[in-house]
Amino acid sequence: MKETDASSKFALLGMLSICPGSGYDIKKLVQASIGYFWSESYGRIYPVLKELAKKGLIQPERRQGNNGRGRQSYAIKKEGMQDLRQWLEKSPRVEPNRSELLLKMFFSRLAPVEVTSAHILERKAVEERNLASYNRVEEQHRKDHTKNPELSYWLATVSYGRHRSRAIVDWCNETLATLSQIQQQLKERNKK
Amino acid sequence: MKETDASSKFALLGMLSICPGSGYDIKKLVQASIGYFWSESYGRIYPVLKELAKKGLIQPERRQGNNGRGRQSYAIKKEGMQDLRQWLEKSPRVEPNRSELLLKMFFSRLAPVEVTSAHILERKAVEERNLASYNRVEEQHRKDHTKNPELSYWLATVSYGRHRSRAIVDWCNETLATLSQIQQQLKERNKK
DNA sequence: AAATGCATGTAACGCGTTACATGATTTT
DNA sequence: AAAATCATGTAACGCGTTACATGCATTT
Repeated sequence: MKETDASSKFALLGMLSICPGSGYDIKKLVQASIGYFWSESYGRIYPVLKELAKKGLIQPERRQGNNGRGRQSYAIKKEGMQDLRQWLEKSPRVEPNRSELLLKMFFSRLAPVEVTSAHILERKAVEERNLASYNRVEEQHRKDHTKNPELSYWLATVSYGRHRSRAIVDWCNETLATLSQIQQQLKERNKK
Repeated sequence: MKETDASSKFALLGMLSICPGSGYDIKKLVQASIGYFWSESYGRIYPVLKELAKKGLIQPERRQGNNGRGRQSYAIKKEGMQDLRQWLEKSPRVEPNRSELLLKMFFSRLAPVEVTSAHILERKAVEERNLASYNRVEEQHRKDHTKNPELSYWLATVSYGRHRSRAIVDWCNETLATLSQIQQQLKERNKK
């Protein structure tokens, strides 16, 4: 492991700033709370936690928890909080959004129309499932944290997800219409 | 280089399926035509092109072009077209959309409100610039290719960009409003 | 006792970026 | 001739995923 200053580090620090926990806990928390725009894998979590501990940003704590289960837990330290705050000040990078769906779309003249439609239908289904899940996430957030502005920020991220998924679904519908037009044209051309 | 079956390979094949060219040409073409949802770096382009040639998917051609400039050019072969078509049939993977902006947003209770607003304003500006550029891209596409369904597919990808950027700008506005409310509340709390 | 699942971790690998190096061509 | 920029490439590195390994706890 090299000196990491990537966002994984701060995702972990941030989660620990909400509540202490183990790598396993963090993984679940990430998935449940920000899973629609972030992910962390064990392969990163554990090494980064170790490094953060070595740097004195978080405090490892042997935990012989409630039921005797679970083991290595961490709590964030003042130094970690400071690091996190500093990171928050810096402009977030604009991530290049590579979309394989769009790439295929761009070359779709080489594929049967039905195949392209199928891909879009699939994606539409995914985003509709996402839309449904945002309601659950929002409920959970409202339960977990009633205090402002904490909650406001969380709800804003959920709203982002909704805007995003809604936009994609709209595009899917629009594009499905276009595709059926194309298919219509091909049929008529074949008749002649 | 190991056996790659990643999308870079197919992005290159796809571009060569439109017109033959060098690595440099491809880089520019990618940027101009699908730059808003895809990117390729020289560090990938050149090795992958070599590998594709070795596999017999594309044909290397010494080019002593119009003006004596440019060197190693490639043209796609039947085998390459076949590979490309096969790839098009497969369901595109749903890419995890990691957003650093959203991550910061989620932890923003730890930062001054003005900083968060600034980040959002920046992103908003970026997306508004993107929105403007889609018009230019669309114009270019209409000029380059009038034949259907080629053009339809290309315009569909542009439309995706618009939906996406529009959604983000909307969210930015909404969130900026939320933030100024939060700031208002903080001010009033300080008065007391 | 065996099987399943929980929790923690490691190793290896591929992708993609960044930074650097180099020649060839055009511009000044 | 010098400077700039075009064009091609390589090397190194970091990030993140995947697959694997391992023990402990719980269930059957």
